[in-house]
Amino acid sequence: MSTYNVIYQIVRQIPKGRVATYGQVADLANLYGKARLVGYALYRLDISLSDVPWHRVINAKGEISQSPSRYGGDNLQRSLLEQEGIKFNTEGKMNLREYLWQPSLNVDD
DNA sequence: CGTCTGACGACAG
DNA sequence: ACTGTCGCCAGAC
Repeated sequence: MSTYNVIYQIVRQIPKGRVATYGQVADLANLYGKARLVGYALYRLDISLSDVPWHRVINAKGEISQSPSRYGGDNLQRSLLEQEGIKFNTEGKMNLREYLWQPSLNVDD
């Protein structure tokens, strides 16, 4: 199991309508303090082919992380989240206390 | 094997 | 609130 696959498995567990931060995913993947790896993993991910809900991963500030090389998908992530009922304020941020995923404590799922 | 490139986050000033 | 610094590491070349 590669490091990235571990990350993808965590992301797959994020339920619809909730979000997780990069740092949170890293933590759950047993990669405490390595939030960047999560970003790298999602960057490598082929959005159109995967079943990973990549759009539910946001940064610790509650906003969508932008990337120049992202295939025009800056709006896409926001659209997908809005379709799941998540609202953004005028600064493009969301209320983390309302939407942040609170993972179940059982190791397996 | 060396170098470069990225969706982050914590912290200092 | 904003800017820079540092630690983190897999894959392409």
